[in-house]
Amino acid sequence: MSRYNAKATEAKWQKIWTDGKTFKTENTSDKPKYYVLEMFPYPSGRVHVGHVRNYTMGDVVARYRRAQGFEVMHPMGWDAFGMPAENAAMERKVHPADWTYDNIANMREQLKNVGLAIDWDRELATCDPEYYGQEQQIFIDFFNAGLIYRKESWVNWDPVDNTVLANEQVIDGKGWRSGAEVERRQLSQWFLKITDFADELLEGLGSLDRWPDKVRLMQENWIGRSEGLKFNFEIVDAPDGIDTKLPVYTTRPDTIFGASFCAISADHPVAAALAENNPEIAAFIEECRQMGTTEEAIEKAEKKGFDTGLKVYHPFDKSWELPVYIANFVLMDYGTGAIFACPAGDQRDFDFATKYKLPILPIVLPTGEDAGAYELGEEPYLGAGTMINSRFLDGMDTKDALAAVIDRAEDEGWGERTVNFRLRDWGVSRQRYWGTPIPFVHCDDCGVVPVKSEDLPVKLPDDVSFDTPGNPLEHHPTWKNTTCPKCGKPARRETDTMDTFVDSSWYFLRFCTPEADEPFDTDVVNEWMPVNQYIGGVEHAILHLLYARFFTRALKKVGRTNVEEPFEGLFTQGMVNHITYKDSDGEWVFPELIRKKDDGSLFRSDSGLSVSEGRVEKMSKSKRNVVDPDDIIDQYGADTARWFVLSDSPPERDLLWTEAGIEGAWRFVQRIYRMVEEPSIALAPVDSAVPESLEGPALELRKTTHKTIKGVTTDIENLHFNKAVARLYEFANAISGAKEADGMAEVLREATETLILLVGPAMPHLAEEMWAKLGHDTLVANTAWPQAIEALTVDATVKMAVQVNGKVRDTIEVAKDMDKQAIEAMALDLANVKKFTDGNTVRKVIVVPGRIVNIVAN
RNA sequence: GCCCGCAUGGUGGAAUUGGUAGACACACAAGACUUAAAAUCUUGAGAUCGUAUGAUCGUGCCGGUUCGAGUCCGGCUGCGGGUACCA
Repeated sequence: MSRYNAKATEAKWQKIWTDGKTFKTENTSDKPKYYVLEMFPYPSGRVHVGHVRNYTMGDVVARYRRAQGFEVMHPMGWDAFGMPAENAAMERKVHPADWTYDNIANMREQLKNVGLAIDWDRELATCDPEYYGQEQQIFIDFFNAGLIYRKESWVNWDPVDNTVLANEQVIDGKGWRSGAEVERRQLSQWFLKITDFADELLEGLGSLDRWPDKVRLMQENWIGRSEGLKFNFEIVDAPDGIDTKLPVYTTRPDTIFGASFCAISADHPVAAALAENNPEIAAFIEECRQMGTTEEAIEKAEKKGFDTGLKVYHPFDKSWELPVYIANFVLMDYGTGAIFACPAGDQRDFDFATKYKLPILPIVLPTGEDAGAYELGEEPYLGAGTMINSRFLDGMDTKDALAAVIDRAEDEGWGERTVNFRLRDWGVSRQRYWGTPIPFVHCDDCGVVPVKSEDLPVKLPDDVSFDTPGNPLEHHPTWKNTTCPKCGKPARRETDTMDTFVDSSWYFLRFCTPEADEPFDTDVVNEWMPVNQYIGGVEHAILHLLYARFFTRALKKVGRTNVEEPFEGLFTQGMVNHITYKDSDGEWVFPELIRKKDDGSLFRSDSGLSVSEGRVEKMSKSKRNVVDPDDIIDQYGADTARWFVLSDSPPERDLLWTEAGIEGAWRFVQRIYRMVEEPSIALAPVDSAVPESLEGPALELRKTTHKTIKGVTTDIENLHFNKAVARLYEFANAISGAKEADGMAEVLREATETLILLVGPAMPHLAEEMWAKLGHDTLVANTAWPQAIEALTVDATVKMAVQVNGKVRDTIEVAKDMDKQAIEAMALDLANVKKFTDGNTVRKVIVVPGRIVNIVAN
């Protein structure tokens, strides 16, 4: 029995595709266009199995669409700026550029071995000056359109290393290298006005019907549009230097009579003003700043407040004064940075009121409760009901009360109905080297001035040092010295670089015309965009996807495209998990070191120590539960790896990587090889026609063939690759079982060729090899997708389950169009049914044609 | 904390979207072939009781809607993703 040699065969076909420029994409093609894109990788150094999964899914779509006659664009690039390159520079004394380009070279080689149908001529890396220079041009366009501004904003500050830390670098409130308590500090930074597009970005979600509902919902909640009341509290005897008006925003104006205090953010101007003359307040504000900037850290921190001594008048009653607290849970970035609190209707306010012994007055009576007897327990009541203790609102429904308060505020002129968004403007400044330099110059006379377009790109200097913490661009002896583009006098370059999310917010446009000496050719982009199918991890559900949507709209606004939404179809794939192993010393062990003893127990091949299995977890270097795709491809070939990552797990869910699974895939590869090399009966010659009249097993196999074409096509359309795989296994089983019969030689050829074409997108090398063996001198990559003959995909009869009182008791085979009465009569007459209906009265019979009969009898 | 998911045999999962739960695969067991091993082929299997025909139970937990619930609704538990400077 001969064996399929994956390694040699795969290399052969990859060379044929490359030499023949098989996957070169033409911008000028007459064919309909289809743009498939997977989220481009960060060049970390090695390709991960998660990458293989992601790019294989995209490749199946690309090859399938190609077979359907589309001009497919399927490009690849590198999200190449970011912190790991700087960390490598600090730890291993390599230049970030060398580290990054080496990684790219390695990963490109690895990806090429996967056999992806990619047009490598379009490859780009975001750290190429040709790329980031165009990004700087876009930045200036946005600046000129008023979409960019500077403001003071908070960063994590490491007081020992004197450097800005990323959230990731803050561990339990401490700097990851220095171990110092992190504080928040303000810096002047660059912002993009994404909030100008809040409404559009929210409404645009409605048109994205090929996006997962969960992603749309997450984005909707992130944008967080709310309607509420904005009004000013009047401060009682406001001290000098403090405005008498304290603006607040609330989404629950109906709870205004349950108000028991006001709370302002520690970063609120009133707090700052009070701190000037009050060291205690200054100390409290300082304390509030002893933590990182993440929402998680702020929300999870113990709720603390400080009574400022200030009071405000209740808007409906000048004799009612509320105390004003500074509270560590009030965010300066949301609303006005000040709130009124109703402890009876909000958990956080309730906890705070309990802690500081502030009044808790119930104002909503839950539906069904008795007004006289109602008391609030140990918890606030957050639901709807009827207003109580609320003066003119008493007796109203909460919803009506909300409107009534706003109406009253507007009538009396002290407040207004206001739409508010949770979404904040996008801060893009990073105090780091390995990113796109922000193309601006600071001039003492002219202020902040954009670099002239003809002077772009503003290139990063090569000679930088990472010996001292902080921004190497800031430390560089000469780089920041320049002249003002406006007045020509000596001036200083901006040393901040851009958030790497900026780089990934338009790369899909650059792919359309990667050589353009402008960001992209507008006409070509308008032809290709939107991306028809975008595939990537769920972890990008909010930030990356929202920023890319914003960028696309902003680029339309500055006239560079007419595209509104960048991604027509979105698919979010799951992660790849692997079991963990620990040896008897408690060390994590790499899977390739695991060996099995005869009694089934595990040991590690290097030290011989016994090993136990741990939890299944996301593959990570620290847990050592990683598998290198190179090893798999070397041993089994790319097709086996591709087939395995598509099998079993639904693509949106996590995939459990197992050695047994990969072997199963490998066996299937061999099985297909045998089906062509040693078919169960001799195949009819190539190009022979299938006889029109068939019966028996030959007809059955032919029907299976066409049902499979139909099913696999639908599965791939819906990206249900695991179902397509299962269906193809069944098809292979049917083909293997073929026995000599009239017309079978022709039917078996049709079936075998169909199988090859259907597995083609998933296992392209094997498919090409088998296609050639079957006598074809064309490429599968250039062969049309098989068409199902509809008449062969339907059966004349259907099998129906017959239930008595919801339990299946028998099945019947009936003609597809049999009427309900006849089915009912047949069902009632079954012996297995009578056994359960005898002695009972048949009360009801439900017949669902083609599915089920349910007899209710008692 | 908040937002969003997910949970089905020993394992990964399927179930025409409210209609026969467990397709397909992995692992396992028995058998065939083989000097032997590998490979391959055949057969078996959710659990419990039973030799068996079969009966009962069964989709994380508690409750509800329905002739009928893995699927819909309410309440939990556990795990995962995001939380604006990881990408």
